[in-house]
Amino acid sequence: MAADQWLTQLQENGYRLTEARRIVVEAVEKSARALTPIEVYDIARKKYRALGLVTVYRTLEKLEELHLIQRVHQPLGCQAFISAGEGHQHLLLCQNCGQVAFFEGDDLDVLTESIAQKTGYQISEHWLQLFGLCANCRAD
Amino acid sequence: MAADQWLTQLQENGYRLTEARRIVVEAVEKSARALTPIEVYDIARKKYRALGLVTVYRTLEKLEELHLIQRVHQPLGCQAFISAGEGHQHLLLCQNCGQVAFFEGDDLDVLTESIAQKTGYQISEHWLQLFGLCANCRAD
DNA sequence: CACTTATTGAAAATGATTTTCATTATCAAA
DNA sequence: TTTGATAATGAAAATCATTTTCAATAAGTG
Repeated sequence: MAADQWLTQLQENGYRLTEARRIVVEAVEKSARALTPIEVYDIARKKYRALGLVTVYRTLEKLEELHLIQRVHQPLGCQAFISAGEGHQHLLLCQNCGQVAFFEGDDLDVLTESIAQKTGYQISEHWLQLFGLCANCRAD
Repeated sequence: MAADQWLTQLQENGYRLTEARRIVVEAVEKSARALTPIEVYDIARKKYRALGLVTVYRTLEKLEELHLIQRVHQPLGCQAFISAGEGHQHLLLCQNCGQVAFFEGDDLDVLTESIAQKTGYQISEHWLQLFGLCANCRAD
């Protein structure tokens, strides 16, 4: 999904289109790795000097609310965000450069069914995330 | 693994055994759900009034370093800790009461192999976590 | 173009965590 | 045992991320 569509989404949900939002959206949507609010701020401010960090926080909040971005949980912290991708997707993170690959096709039904049996839980959701090295970092 | 063994682990790694550590270890080890530092503090202080919150933070830090506890990532926050369990385990969290069940037997090799092929990544680790309702909460 | 009100950035407030530091307690060695 | 070096403690201060407040500004409707 392209930056324009994120802006349209914002607009269709009653939010105004502002320069600050355009720049923040662009920075996050373009990034191949998860960005923290400060990182978004630093990147975005190169194109829009007057941008405030608070506005970054507020824009990320709205993008998350509209399911356009998601928070990424990592061993070193959980402040970064990346595009939510489309449909039911999971993340594969490069431990060296942070590059994120999306994947679907996780068929965990057999596993969850068996765990449900053993534990007595009714399972309704799962989080799956893979870590490794991307092709580039692997080569080094 | 029992509280005593955690204390032994601390000792064997050069840490002194103190009343504060005993109480914190007991609180965390006994808990069926993940506890935040403040929650540990509140529980532990019932048995040891003089305990400081800073000591809770410092003790949790050491327990994590020794792989006796692990941080639990949840939609609402990632500050809570629970026993690390034994060997390669994953968590199943009750979305109502927070009760945690451990499970192993996740055979993701087929999946990771296929993802590795598609993405070019070399996959070395995975996070898997299930959410649902425990038997008790399910009944309500 | 005018007007309503959502949005903005700065500053202050909050909440979680870490650091500093003087005091106290653990534990190894005498 | 008692002693002594020093690790551990709690309180207060410092730091860091995030949220709230508020007056000024800008978006978009009429």
